[in-house]
Amino acid sequence: MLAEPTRRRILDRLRRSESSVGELVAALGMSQPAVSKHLKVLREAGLVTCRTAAQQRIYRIDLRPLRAVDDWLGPYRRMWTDHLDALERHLDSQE
Amino acid sequence: MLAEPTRRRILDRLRRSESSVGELVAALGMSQPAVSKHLKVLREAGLVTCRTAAQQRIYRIDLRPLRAVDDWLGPYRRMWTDHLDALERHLDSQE
DNA sequence: TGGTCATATGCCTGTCAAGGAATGCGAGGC
DNA sequence: GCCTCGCATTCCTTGACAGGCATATGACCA
Repeated sequence: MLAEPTRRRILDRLRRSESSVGELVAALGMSQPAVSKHLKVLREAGLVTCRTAAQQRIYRIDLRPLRAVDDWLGPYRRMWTDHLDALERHLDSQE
Repeated sequence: MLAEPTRRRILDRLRRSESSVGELVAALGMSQPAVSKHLKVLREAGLVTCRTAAQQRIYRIDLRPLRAVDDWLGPYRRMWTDHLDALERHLDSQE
């Protein structure tokens, strides 16, 4: 999901402000179908929501699924805040 | 990278303790070549280091690359800690 | 209702990655 | 020196996915 650079770019842009599909197409310099497909993936992953405004679809980011990523990262973050310095010293010493 | 469930399982296991390839094979119930290939990917990504102990290769996690993930997540985390409640209220209201 | 605009979907192709089977390779034990 | 063990690498097949083009859908306007 976040492995796709294009999708991260979409999220980074939607993080600043919601956008229509056309705006994203212009910003990404990609074909419109490609953008729509990425948006579909993001939609099904729950990372974005969309509302219909006239003929446009306005996409907006939904942060909640990212908390799962943050939760997964939690134990690791604890490790490096606790022991990173010691680990670095260890790794440097064995190079 | 982290999109692969198998690799996340490997990391989750190495987070608790370093392991040899054989231990990982047994823990994951996968073929040995498959595990070695995933370890190669993780090695080239800098997420694990390995040392040679007798005939075994002992793999150990390296947390430093995960800080990049954490950094990428930073702006989003700020958003939800600041505004998640408001966003949830907004989304609920428009369902 | 016919036409147009904004978006979604289907079809096609190229690319890439995962997994298994077989094999190569270095370290130890006899 | 040979054989075995632990792991890495190669080859192969299969499946997933990105991107483009063409086309469908759906909302609005004349």
